[in-house]
Amino acid sequence: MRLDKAFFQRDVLVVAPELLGKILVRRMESGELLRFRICEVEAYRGQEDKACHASKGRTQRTKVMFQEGGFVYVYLIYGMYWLLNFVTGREGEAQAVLIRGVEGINGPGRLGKILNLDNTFYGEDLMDSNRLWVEGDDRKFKYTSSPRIGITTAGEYWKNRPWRFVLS
DNA sequence: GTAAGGATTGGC
DNA sequence: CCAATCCTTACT
Repeated sequence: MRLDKAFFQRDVLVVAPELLGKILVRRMESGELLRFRICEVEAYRGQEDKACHASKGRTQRTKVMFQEGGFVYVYLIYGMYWLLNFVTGREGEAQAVLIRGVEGINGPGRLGKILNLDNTFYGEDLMDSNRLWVEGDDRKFKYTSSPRIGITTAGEYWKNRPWRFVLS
């Protein structure tokens, strides 16, 4: 069943690991349904997290992260790849989970390409969307934690937070 | 207006 | 190692 609003409105450090094992569903324009088991995610936690885009404050790009959990945050990185994130937490907390990998596809850039993401997904509501949502149950999966990938200018403290979660 | 750089990837 | 490629942010 589709994950509900309450699932996403908890702290990102709770939501991120619980997303592991859940099923990402994308209905393509052709009508084809793509289903992927989420196996790698990263947590970005509010304005204080220097590695989080929201650390720069509420801007045109980051404003959706300040909404309550359950919305999609996508952005173009290096002019080539659309990265998929889910907003979490309560309104004003500015948290998001980066979907870094799913079963059969490694890397957030490649995932965005396969899902055919673009700017029109910015702010998509995961509860209402007929083209992108997440399904799952209450099963718990084992996982490991490690520092986030590609954090270069956030400083040692934020670079070292073990907020990357990978299915064991 | 303009410049710097990025939560990446794949090719050399 | 490094280019691709373009949007976002900040402003020597």
